[in-house]
Amino acid sequence: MTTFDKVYAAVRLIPRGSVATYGQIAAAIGNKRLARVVGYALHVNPEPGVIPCHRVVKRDGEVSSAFAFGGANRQAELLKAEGVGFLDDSHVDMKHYCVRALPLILEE
DNA sequence: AACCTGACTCGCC
DNA sequence: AGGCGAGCCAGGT
Repeated sequence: MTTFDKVYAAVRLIPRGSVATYGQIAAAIGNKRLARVVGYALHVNPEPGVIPCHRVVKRDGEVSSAFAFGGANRQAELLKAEGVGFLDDSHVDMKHYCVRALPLILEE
């Protein structure tokens, strides 16, 4: 199991209607410093329909401007469709919709 | 094969 | 309190 695979596994665990930060994904993998790698992993291999990349946001709750699977605006729409509240067009209401606890990926 | 960079985050000044 | 640098992994040049 590569680091990227762990990232994908963690992202898939994000409950519908909630979002997680790159840091939380990284923490779920075992190293919160991997936040950067998390973003890169999704960037290079965002398996369409399998990995809900749209549920991954920055620690502020702001969606990444580099979102490229349909536009950052598209990401906001998908989240809203799942019931995720927004503070504004690009900021998710973290204190209410950010996943509380993400399972730790123990795979290697 | 080594170096640079990239959807980030945290710590120190 | 805000800005800058370091750390992590993988892929491309």
